[in-house]
Amino acid sequence: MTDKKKISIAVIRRLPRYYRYLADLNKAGVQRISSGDLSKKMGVTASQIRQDLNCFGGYGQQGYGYNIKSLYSEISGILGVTEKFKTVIIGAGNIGQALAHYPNLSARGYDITAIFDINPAIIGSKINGVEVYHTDKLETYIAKHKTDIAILSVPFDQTRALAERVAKCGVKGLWNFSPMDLQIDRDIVIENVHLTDSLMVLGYMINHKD
Amino acid sequence: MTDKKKISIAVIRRLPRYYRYLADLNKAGVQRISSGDLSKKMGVTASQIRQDLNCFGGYGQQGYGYNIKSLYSEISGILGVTEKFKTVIIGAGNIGQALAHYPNLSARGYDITAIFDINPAIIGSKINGVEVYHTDKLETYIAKHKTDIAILSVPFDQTRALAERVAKCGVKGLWNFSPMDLQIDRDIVIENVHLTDSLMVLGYMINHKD
DNA sequence: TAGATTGTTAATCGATTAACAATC
DNA sequence: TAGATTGTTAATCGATTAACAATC
Repeated sequence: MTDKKKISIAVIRRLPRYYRYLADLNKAGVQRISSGDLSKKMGVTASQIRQDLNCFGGYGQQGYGYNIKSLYSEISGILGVTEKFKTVIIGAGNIGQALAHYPNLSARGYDITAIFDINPAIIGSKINGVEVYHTDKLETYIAKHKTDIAILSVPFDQTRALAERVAKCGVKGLWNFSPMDLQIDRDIVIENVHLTDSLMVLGYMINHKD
Repeated sequence: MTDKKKISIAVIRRLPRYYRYLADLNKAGVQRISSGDLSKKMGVTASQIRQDLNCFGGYGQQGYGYNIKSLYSEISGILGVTEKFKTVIIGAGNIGQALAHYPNLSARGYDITAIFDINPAIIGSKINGVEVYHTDKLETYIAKHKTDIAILSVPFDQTRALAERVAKCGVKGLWNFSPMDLQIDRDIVIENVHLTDSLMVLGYMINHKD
């Protein structure tokens, strides 16, 4: 919670990657690794790894390297993977339903507690064991069940209004899959995901592969 | 195809965002916009917009700004949205199925022509009108039907082997949703997508919101 | 023409890499 | 202890922003 120096977003965005590589190494039974060896595995410089990790603390040991199990648990803590985040999904279309079934969310501590949609055909049913409510019930539900994160996957037109409703309820974070960008807001942390952006970058690179 | 100066990846990754904002403005019937006005909408600097666009050409006009329709079509061309990419999905699990139903892919020129999986329960069936083949048939299929892009959404263990098979077939790009990073390869362009990375960044920001 | 706004060069800022003394 | 490898400072590199002459 208390950050002395501001840690750059570039560093933060690299943390999950360290987290994954350390998880894999740990699962493979490896006990320790040097920044040099990890840098080869990950395709980055050893300098960057040491700089990045030292934003958070001196987790290494000279002449030894990093203990994988303990570094992994440090990074898990920094990323909040050790906590539970109560999460709801708004919009049970294509993407919303896929996320409702995505096992990695609960594995990382993101528990889907409710799903909201306006389609009468699915309201009252369950998706992967989670009840689907009418979107009208959003405020009532969140007032009753403290919610940390809302996953928003609704059409363009509905995005802004729903984002505002969610922010007003005191939800802390918004994971936005809707096709409209949401600008950063003081009340709620927003992470926009645009799958097609990534695909279009791939298309560009295919066409411009030197 | 011919790039005089190397255009940085940071610029490329911003292009789809320009593309989306211009599509919205165009749909709203706006005819022209200055870098200053667009910068306010997008939450970036006008300088950056002008620098970015000038990597590709002088699309603006002094005293006037940018014509939205023509800038939109220029960026569409740069990103390759005007072309067709023959695309297959490998792994019809949760994510693979969602992508098979995702309307934005074909809307951007990415036509899903086949789906591959190893689950006998779905082989021979159709998902969103596209036939599901056994993954064994991958090489045969691609030899017969020239394929530009493979979307990979398979478990960790199968990722590397399938990526290599795909590269060997002459597929040009790999959109990788599998939980294993694929290192950049000379033969094939790779774009790794890690949804949970983005979610973990959101979790971090919630916990460290100054 | 006068005003507006670009294209582009120069200045600044921040992030990455290199280097090495500290230390396990 | 000697060797290895970190933590951290300094140097480099690249990306962003500012400024302004060119020009529509």
